[in-house]
Amino acid sequence: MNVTIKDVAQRAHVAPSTVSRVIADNPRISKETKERVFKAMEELGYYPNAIARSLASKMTYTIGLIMPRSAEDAFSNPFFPEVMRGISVVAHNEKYDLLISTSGNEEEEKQAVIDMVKGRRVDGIVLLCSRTTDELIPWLREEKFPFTVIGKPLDSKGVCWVDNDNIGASRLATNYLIKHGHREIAFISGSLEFVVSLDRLDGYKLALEENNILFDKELVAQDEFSEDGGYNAMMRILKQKKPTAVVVTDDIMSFGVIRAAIDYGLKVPQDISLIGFNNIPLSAYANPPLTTIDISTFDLGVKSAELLLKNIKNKDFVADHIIVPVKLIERKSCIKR
Amino acid sequence: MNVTIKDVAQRAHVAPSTVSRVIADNPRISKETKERVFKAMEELGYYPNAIARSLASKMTYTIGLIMPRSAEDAFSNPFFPEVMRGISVVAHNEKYDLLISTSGNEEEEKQAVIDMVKGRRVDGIVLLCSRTTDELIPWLREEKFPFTVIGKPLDSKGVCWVDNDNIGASRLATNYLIKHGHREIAFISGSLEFVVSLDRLDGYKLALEENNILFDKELVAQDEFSEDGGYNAMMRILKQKKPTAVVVTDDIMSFGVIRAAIDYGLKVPQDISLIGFNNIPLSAYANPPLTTIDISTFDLGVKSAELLLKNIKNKDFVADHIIVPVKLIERKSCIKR
DNA sequence: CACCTTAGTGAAACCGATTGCAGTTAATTA
DNA sequence: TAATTAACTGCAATCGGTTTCACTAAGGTG
Repeated sequence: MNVTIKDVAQRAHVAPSTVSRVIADNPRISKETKERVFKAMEELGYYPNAIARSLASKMTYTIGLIMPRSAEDAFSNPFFPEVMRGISVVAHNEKYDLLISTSGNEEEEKQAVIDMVKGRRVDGIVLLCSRTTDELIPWLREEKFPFTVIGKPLDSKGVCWVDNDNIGASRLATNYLIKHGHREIAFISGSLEFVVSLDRLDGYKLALEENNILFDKELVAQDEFSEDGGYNAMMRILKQKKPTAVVVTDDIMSFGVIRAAIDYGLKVPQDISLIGFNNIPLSAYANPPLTTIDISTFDLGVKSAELLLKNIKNKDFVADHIIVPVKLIERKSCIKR
Repeated sequence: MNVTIKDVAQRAHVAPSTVSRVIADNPRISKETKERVFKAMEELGYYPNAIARSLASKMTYTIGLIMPRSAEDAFSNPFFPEVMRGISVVAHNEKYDLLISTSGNEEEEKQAVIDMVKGRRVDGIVLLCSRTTDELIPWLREEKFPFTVIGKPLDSKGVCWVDNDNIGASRLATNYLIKHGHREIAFISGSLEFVVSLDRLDGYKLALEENNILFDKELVAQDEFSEDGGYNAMMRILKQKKPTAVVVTDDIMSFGVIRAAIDYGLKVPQDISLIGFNNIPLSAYANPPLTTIDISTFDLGVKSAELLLKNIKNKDFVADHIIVPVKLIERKSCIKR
């Protein structure tokens, strides 16, 4: 059996409660007693049982991470590791751990969250990416459980979220292409069940409007957030239209778009210009190097974690949100025409 | 206050222990009682408290993940997300969660493990990547705590590990270059404090020997597992030698190596051929597309998790190891000369 | 000198489950 | 009919801590 607080108490000739107070560095314990207890802990090789601790104190010092869909997909897009990186840096600074519950589908995802919340396994949750159909957000709000979401939810009342200005970012990207003389501009994004896709589509439309370009739905396609998704979307567009440029809301998809263009006999950027989103590490090494919108993925993670921790520590913290700035990174995938 | 097992018991007119047995689906409870209890649970919206549960049962149903160094670095190399993906798929199937404790340095890393083990927060641990100086492995073995490590440890006695045949893989890569007519072959790897670097260096030497090529230490360099690391290592080599090919034990480093070559006025693959390791998703989209050794990263994760779970379930499971096969992926970064 | 603080510590309830053992009832066996 | 057995269920201890409240002794106050 492991050494418990009682063993320490016995050896230090104090009560278990005193040992507990020593661990918590309670100022009401005298220096001498503390020393005696520490000595006993040392000698016995005592280490507090975190589980017992959280049962009594109702604090777990871990935050739950909910990935979209199957983690299987999530981990293959560098976006998610990057935001996790941000989260974990903050968590680590504040001595929090990360609990990741991976789920296969939406039903399981919901179950995972309920498990974490009702099972009292975490002190708070960050949801990566919000769907328009998300039932989780209302539920968590109802439960009054601390959580933040990355990606502005459709109904953002009373919830903490962090996101970019997606409309603005997409408008920025589209305008960049327009300023380069393009007017036949395609738009490829992930499924419209994600709020982010919706917003970026809006930004795209906005830019067109500002420049008196008619919106043409044949220039728009959605598909999965993957290389193949980008490929398929681009192919569908090319079968009906001949754009001179394309906005792709995910760098990984961009790789597929490039491949589709090549398969179609088009050269990038000579025949078709392309601007991506996310600025994943390797977009710089693509062929051609990708011009892309850097959405500060890392900061998205950092801010969401910071917001969450504020929320956890401050019971009656008001709902708040943070907009993380974007930046256009010029490389070689766009030309003037 | 939340609804507990006692509330359910009261409502169903049974003892808490009976409720507990119903949850565990104990066959000694009659069908009628079970139904009555289920009904009470339903009506009260009962949900078991996982923390209390693990305190009593000494099972947490979570496995701990130890990343090398700071997670900050780890997440930026696609290798780690990919193995996590493998781990999480297995974990999910077996209804286990993942606890990630991120650490800044070796000292913190050790502390994190102690926290998990002594704090009884996890049922087992998988260590990503083993260092030659790793104190963790002997410690865990000493504690008789279930764990597996990805990457064969220097002293593998009594530990479960999964890895590729790194010597063989590196030999394969080097021989491939030799068969293409290269004899001045450089070798770039991560720090030699990692066993994997050591092994791959051995494989490289082995291939040279088999082909009567003299080993030249000026053709060998180590650096960080990053793009910059690759760049710097390559630059150091180019300052003293003119290899016609290079083995790089990490695709991310390869990108840096390519950049260094270009900065040096060399064309890849015309002037210098290059073979990488890992076959990260984007190596196919590099310029030129990377010929690389696919080490089945995903499977590394899967197998390590499977092995760990076996270990957890089977108290007296013998130490075992699994070798995951590698495959050479031919693309465009090598030419015959 | 009686009374009130204050500092330091202990006793015991509690967090929310699990589980070994005992007890009750009904059915089966001798 | 008495004894044994099987099928359920409950009691209470336990897991390893935290925290409220009470208590003691020493020092301060009027």
